[in-house]
Amino acid sequence: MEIPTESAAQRRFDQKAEQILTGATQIFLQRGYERASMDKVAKASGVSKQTLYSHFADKEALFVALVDKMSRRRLEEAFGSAPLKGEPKAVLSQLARTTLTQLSADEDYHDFVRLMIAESKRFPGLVEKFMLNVTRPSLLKLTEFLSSPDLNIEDPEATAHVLLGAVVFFMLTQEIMPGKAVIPMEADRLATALVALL
Amino acid sequence: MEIPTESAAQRRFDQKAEQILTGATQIFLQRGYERASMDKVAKASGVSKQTLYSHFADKEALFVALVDKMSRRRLEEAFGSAPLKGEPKAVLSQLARTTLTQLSADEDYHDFVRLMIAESKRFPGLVEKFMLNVTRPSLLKLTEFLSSPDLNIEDPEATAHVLLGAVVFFMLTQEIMPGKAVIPMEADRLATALVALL
DNA sequence: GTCTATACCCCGATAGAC
DNA sequence: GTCTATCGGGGTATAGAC
Repeated sequence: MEIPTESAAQRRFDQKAEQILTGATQIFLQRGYERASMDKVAKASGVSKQTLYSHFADKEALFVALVDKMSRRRLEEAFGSAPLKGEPKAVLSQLARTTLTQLSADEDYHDFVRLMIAESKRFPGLVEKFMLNVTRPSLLKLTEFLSSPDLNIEDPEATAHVLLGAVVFFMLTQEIMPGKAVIPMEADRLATALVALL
Repeated sequence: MEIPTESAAQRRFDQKAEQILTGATQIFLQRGYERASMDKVAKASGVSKQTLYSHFADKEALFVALVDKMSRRRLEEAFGSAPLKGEPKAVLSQLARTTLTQLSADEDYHDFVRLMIAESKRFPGLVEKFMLNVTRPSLLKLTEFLSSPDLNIEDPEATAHVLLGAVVFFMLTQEIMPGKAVIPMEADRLATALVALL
């Protein structure tokens, strides 16, 4: 139970933190960590730099909070999707198409992944947490599905790496990197080729 | 034909440019573009900052030259490998293992790929050239191989994306990002699972 | 609590001595 | 051509007015 007399002020405080995080997300995703200045974050958030520093100790702390928030958001979206029931190959085909379509459309997520890879050397612990909270659950769910006796796959876990790898490579080369013109590929062709392998 | 009286001076000039590129490579790969300062490049190269600027117009020009050099190097190593002759599945198994081993060991290349992804938004033309000179040839060679009638693959090009995607995802999660502890996978298991799919 | 102003540092790029 | 010294600008973070 919260103390009523504090809750109004607390609510305003949290709300301002959210407001800052929203502005910060825009700046960090667009410009990357180094080129994102605290001045620009303050301006994009509609607060002063001092207010910014009263909510977050420094730039790194702000970045940590931002990654946490983005990871939670992505996790929710990933698990709000298909139930994975029915004839395995048909389900997999649908899952591949849905995933490829969703991932191709989410520009914020492309920027976020680019940021995670870019800063994986400077913030290894943070990126590891991202992989633990986002990548790992996807792999586990996929592994579980590929373990279906109907599919008769010897090493479902390694196969899950292959399938997720194909999807991530697609997103990486077609959207995150400017590869559409150089090595073009269509989501439907990839999905069809994926299912044909199983 | 070159003018003999100039060749000695020219040779010294080119050699110094190489020396600078070597130092610059070390700094850029280690720190990324933004955190790589021209002071540090000069120090790592063993030249003064003025000498640095007499060989390269500015930081961006140095970066362009660096990416060109790294791309050429990677291309040569990729094509100096297996001849891709023999029983298809056996060759593919060997190719997968060799590639995974080589890519896992080359730390400079991990840093380079991280750098290309990180700067893909700021230097799209440069990254596109990298993909054209490195990624595309690998895909083409793999597609050609997967077109073998023995394998009976309906869409070799899309399948090549799947296979290369699996390899890149492995390098990305196990080496470029700190994922070994979170989603561990062994190269041999992945190679086996890959071949089992064909 | 929130704003304006600023301290302090490091960056890329250049000038001038040799 | 090469070095040392420096300029202008922008970065993070903080101090002081209100």
